[in-house]
Amino acid sequence: MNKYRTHNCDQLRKENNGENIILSGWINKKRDHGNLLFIDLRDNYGVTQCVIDKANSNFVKLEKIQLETVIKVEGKVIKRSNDSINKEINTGEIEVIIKNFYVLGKCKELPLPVFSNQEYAEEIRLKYRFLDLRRKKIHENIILRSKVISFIRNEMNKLGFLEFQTPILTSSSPEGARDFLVPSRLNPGKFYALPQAPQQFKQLVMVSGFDKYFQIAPCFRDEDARADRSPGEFYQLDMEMSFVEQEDVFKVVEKLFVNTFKKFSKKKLLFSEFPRISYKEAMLKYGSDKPDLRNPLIISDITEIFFSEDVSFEIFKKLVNSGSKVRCIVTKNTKDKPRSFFDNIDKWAKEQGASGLAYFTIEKENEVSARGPVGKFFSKKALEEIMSKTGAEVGDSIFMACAKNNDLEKITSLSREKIAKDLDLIDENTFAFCWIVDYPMFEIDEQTNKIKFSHNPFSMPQGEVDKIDFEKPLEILAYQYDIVCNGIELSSGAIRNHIPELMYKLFNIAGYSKNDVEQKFSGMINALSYGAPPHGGIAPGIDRIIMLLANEKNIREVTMFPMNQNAQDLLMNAPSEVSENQLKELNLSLKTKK
RNA sequence: GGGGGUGUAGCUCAGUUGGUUAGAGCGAUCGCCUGUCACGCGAUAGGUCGAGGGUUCGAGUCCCUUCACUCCCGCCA
Repeated sequence: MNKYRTHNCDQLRKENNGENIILSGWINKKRDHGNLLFIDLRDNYGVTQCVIDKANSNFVKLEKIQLETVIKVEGKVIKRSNDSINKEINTGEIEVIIKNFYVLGKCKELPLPVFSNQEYAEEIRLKYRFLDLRRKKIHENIILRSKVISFIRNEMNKLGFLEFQTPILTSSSPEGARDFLVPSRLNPGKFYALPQAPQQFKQLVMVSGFDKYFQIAPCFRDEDARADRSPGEFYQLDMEMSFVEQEDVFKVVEKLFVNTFKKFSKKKLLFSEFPRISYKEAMLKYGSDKPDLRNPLIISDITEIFFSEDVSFEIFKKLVNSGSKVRCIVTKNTKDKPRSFFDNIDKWAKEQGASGLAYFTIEKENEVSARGPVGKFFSKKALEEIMSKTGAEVGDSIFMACAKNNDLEKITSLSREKIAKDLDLIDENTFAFCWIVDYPMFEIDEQTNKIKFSHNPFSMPQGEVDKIDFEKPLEILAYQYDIVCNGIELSSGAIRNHIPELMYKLFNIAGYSKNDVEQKFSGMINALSYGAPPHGGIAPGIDRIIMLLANEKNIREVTMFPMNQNAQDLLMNAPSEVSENQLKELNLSLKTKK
């Protein structure tokens, strides 16, 4: 109720018939009949059809007006006749007869149409993001993002979490991704770093006795972009809790995610209590630590069978004898699939750099036999063994890959996705969450052959502290977990190691001296030495949660002002050069000038 | 840093084995049209075919170089 509007563009109904009203908004679309002109006026809330005819002296001016011009309309609401009702819009039972109008914001010829469902090149969309954001789908995505974040805040408050801000200008950390650096004017030659995550701060919050913390936290990592990864910055729902075990964290996150996903998506949740899968089991059954559990296919290890006389498949036997393993995927009831189905998958596997996928189909006339190019190499006994090991039945097919460790996991994981896609086994209308647990504390670095932390060095090792066998570091598991949805890793988390002596021991295994640790993590170690509570947490990625809820494949579709793949903001023209004077104040000089 | 894809009118795209003057839809401009809601009809303008080089009688099309965007690998404790 001000000089610009009495109602928004989604408010008027047939009950308003006869009222004199004022609307303001953008000209979404014009339909010019020569002596009668329709204007669809749009604002954030909706669209209202406005009409003017030639008798009105404003007609000629309105007829010439550019789309996306912002105007104010004074007019009268009238009920539409039954045959002209538009059921597509909320205001479709009325229209506004324009008496007067004022241009509030002129619009030049558009570089991209706003009223259109077409897809446009990213470059033009990012350069004119303010126009792009007026478009229906992305406008709704951004509103969804706001609502989800607000809902999450509210849920976290209800669960007793306190929201705190942590510093944006902090120190560079030796572990992790590349840092963004900010030069310090007052401390020449020294740099701040933007936080890759508020990891150390949230642990300090626990040591400070605040018990439950959360934050919608901006995180900055100087890493290359992907479709699901913005360059530079992203947001996490960062949380940490004191006096908790792993299951306590799981309960909070499960409750939050079930509530959020039920509220904001129509898709079904496959599990309301998310399955816990050990890292080891995930790598065997799915070939990945971020399995898509919508996919019913499971990988089995059948290496043993290739040592026996019952198999005469010499290529695989030779590889197995030199340390390779054989893993297989069973597809149910595929006996009638054409030869091309199998050959395409084999051909695809070769394109992925594997030696291909061997396959056969199990048949039975009088006794069990295998049909397919390599079927003849498997005796009845071998087939029965494979069937009992994998749960395969007559009519099913077996796809086999033979390779070593990482290569085998990679190809079986990709094959699992590829075969499921070809057989259309994935239900796009579900969310399948799971926890991946029991990550190993250490692993062998494949390049240096040395022991390194496999995940977060601050995670708590599993078991009684004084019973951990530090002589066998590769067997130590950590209270370290990931949450995965539909094959997308949403977050890592951990119960933290809050015992300095234990931390020194673990770092020592990874090749860091006590001195190294004290230097690199002085703040943390110092704090943990003054009475730290056991604590743990997690930090799910907000952007990826919104992607899942909005059913988008690209993170830029749920980000208001994203950068492009080269980490440039085409709208604001960042990064940009700075003046000599600015550099001088910061004690910086550039080596290369263009 | 490496690999793939794309680049033709303001926007979205077509353009055959290399062949005359490079097309369409939307948009823009102008004209016609009083019930549309992707309104309709007619006309006009709009192009260094990303850039540079090469092969050829002839290149949007083939080759080389390069740039931009995008997807992936590396990277992402």
